Amino acid sequence: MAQSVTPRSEDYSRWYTDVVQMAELADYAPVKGCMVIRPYGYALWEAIKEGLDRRFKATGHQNAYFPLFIPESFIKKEAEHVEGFSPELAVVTHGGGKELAEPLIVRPTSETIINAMFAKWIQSWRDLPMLINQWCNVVRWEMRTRLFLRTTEFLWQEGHTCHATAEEAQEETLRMLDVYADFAENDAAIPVIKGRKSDTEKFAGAVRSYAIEAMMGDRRALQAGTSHFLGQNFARAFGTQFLDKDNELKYVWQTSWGVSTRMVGAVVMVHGDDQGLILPPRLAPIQAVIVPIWKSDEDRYSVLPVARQVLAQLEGAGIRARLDDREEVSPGFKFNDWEMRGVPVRVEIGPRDVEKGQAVLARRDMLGREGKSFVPQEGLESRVAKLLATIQKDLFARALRFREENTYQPRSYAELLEVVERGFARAYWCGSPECEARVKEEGKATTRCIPFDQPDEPGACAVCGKRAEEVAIFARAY
RNA sequence: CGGGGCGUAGCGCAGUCCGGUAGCGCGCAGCGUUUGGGACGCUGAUGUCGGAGGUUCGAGUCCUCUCGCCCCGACCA
Repeated sequence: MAQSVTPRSEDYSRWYTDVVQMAELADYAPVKGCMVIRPYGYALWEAIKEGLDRRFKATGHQNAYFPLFIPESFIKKEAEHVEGFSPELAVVTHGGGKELAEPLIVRPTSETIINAMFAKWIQSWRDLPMLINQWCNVVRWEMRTRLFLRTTEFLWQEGHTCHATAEEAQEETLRMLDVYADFAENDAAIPVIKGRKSDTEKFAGAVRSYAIEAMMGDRRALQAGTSHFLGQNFARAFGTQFLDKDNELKYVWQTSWGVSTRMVGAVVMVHGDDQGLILPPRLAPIQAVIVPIWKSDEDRYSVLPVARQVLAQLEGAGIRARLDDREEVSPGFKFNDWEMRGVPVRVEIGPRDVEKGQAVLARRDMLGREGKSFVPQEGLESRVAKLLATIQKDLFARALRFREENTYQPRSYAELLEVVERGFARAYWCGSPECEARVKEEGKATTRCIPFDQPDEPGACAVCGKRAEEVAIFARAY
């Protein structure tokens, strides 16, 4: 940890890779495109998991687990689905030393195998809605990979639900998008734009896809979660039918929705700075770190007990705290070390503080003098708790301001192309794939979503000038 | 798959043109001094020089083949 990371202004993607590795979130695995999530990174993922899982349970979902292997024939049952995924499938052809009668696909997502089970379990309208989620790993053979953002194997959750009517399924699709947005904004402090995906950007096999889109520190877009209205596409392919109240056999209406370890990458890129990670307090594995400072042994004996006492105070208040009592590194080193790891609050306690019965609080999101305050040891835990809440709020506000400052409303095509190089473009779009393709070709930007939040008036498509009912977010994306 | 680059200590690199006993920085280990913003000194450990074959008295260096990785262009959470 002797060096610092590549500055963001110099090379953003190197900054990202540096931070991920130096903060010990993840490391490259021996297998190309794969990563090892290290304990600190996994703790962050666990916090994300807990935040989401709590919300899934609160909205009536249950966790289950479906197998890693999917018969090849299953994938092929839904035409659009196969086409979308076949280039990136990992296929198992041998097992137990013999060639398999039917190759097995390592799941890229589980719609097919889950539907095979749903078809068995669902008989009656009384079995609906079926609200299932699973936490698992999936594999997609990606060409260009990046830690957390795009890896060959990644962790995620995939929700799969069945409903009696299209309306209910549609409601569920939007409910889960709201759950994602709520998590992103309140726990991860990441402002997101909720919207519908264009046809070219939607999930292979879905009728409609929705997403939450966030702006990263380099002004590029990242899809942080998606929710799909699947209609009856998979139900028809797998014969997932139920006998309705009117005694008619009907296909179920379905949804699926997912958030992956990519969310970790989003947290890094939305909040981080040149010192390293900045973690939102709600997700931070360590919310406050105590750094004791001493010069002599004598100091040490007076400082350490106080530091331990403060640790107990913080833990007693439910704050995830840690005392860094390492003796082999200097306080300055520790400051930088914990800043790299993004710990929101640092508590410094030295001989002078012990004398005065105080401690120094330092905010990770405000470096230097500006972010420091001198507070009494008494009642420290409530001050830290309050400070954590403030930091949580401030991180969100800062990210929101950044996104707004870098969002443009271009009126001409030339302006759209220009603006897309430095941020999000909110532009009228006629909805034609041709216009979308042209922006992708000439501006390297795609439609991220058609936001729910729309202007009152129709306008002219920023690309072709024809009448456009809606605006879309155009941006360069991860 | 097309274009560019790189494989030498845990990491980052020099050495390769011009063959002659494998080096630097960081990290690591031991000891001592240090500690309010990345401490310092001394001592020490660590290498199939990506792999195979060849040329040569002698190859990290020259030749042939091979493997792997990274970066840039067509897909995706």
